[in-house]
Amino acid sequence: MGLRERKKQATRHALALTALRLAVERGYDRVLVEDIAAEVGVSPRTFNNYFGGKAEAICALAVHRSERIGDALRARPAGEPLWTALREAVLSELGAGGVPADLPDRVWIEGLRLVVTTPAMQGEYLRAQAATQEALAAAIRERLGDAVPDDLLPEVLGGAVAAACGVAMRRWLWSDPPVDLGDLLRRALLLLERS
Amino acid sequence: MGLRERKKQATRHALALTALRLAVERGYDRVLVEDIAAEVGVSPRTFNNYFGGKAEAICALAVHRSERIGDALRARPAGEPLWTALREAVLSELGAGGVPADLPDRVWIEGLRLVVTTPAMQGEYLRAQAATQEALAAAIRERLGDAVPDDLLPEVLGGAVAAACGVAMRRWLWSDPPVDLGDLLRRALLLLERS
DNA sequence: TGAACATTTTGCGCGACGCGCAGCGTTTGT
DNA sequence: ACAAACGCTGCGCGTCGCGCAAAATGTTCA
Repeated sequence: MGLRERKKQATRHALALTALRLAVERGYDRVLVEDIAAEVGVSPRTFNNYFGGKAEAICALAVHRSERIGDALRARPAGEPLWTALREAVLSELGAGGVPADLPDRVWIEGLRLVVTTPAMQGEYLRAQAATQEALAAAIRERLGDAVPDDLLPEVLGGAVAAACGVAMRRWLWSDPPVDLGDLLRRALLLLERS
Repeated sequence: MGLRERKKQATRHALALTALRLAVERGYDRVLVEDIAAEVGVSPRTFNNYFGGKAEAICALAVHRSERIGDALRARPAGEPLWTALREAVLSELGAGGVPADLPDRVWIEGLRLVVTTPAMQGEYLRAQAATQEALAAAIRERLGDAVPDDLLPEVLGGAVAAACGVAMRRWLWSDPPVDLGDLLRRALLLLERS
């Protein structure tokens, strides 16, 4: 990967990061695209080369995290039972909240709350869940290989797991006193397994 | 319900209807809010009194249909097993595609394809699925009453069923040769039941 | 009926947005 | 070192979402 690509990823990441942070600090509609671009040090026009809009930028980290769940599933040993692999894959990515490395926990949690709450971003956030579904479906299909009982199964299962994660996540975000996200995820997935 | 309310519902419905039709005829970004308003005979400003944006208007019919699934579940006999009730509720609303009365089948199907495809509307459409999840969760919670094994169950189950419906729907929309949506829905739900 | 009241529709205007376009500067590969 | 490829930027246009206040329309009650 050349310098060019590294720079691109860096600015993309910086944009997503400050977009989320500013949104948490000021509230969604008190942050302008102009502000985000200024803080990162690029022109407002450049912002739109990376993201189609404010909402997309703010949700980018969440989307990116979602997309990695498929890889996590692929990384599980092949002999492992499917449900075990699913559980461990999900836990490995979301277990502790899945906080990006260079972001304070508080900002991440408040950010997720904001994203889930604000109507203008719910749609974009749900696309992250849809991405999880797709990623899981693809990985499940690979794992099952030719032993698929029904060609709808990978997608249905992926969708169900993604939805369960969403439920656990939402419950966790507003739990008071705070509960362990890992426990919620395990419970939610167990409910699916024993439908 | 007075004349006032009836007129409001009528214009709202008319706006949603022509928004969808125009989007199908011309494509998403070749239809202006101005056009929709003009065709219905209201001012562009009034459009925004009913919908927050183009996408919301176009998806309104789909969202409305989603919201009725909860009621359909509530309408099932109380003694019925949960999975049976869920299946029948879903089939009663979506079985034949769930086409609104005053809309040609072709427009509805093409409209759904458009909505699912166009990035600017996917978010709004996914909110319809989320609405289904909520409606189902509420109805499931009522139905289970005090016999809930886990308080996450209604939401998880609602989410799983909603996701399964989404998968079946998407498969159906692009099936060639066309297959029966009812069959797809039954298969998808059966996969969940026998997780 | 008709007059006071409540609610909706409308025109106006503003700030923000998304993006096409074309020129400039930088990285890349040879 | 040079040319081609690529990203960044400023400019400008059409669209959007909405606050505001006045006009139009439905509602209620004497």
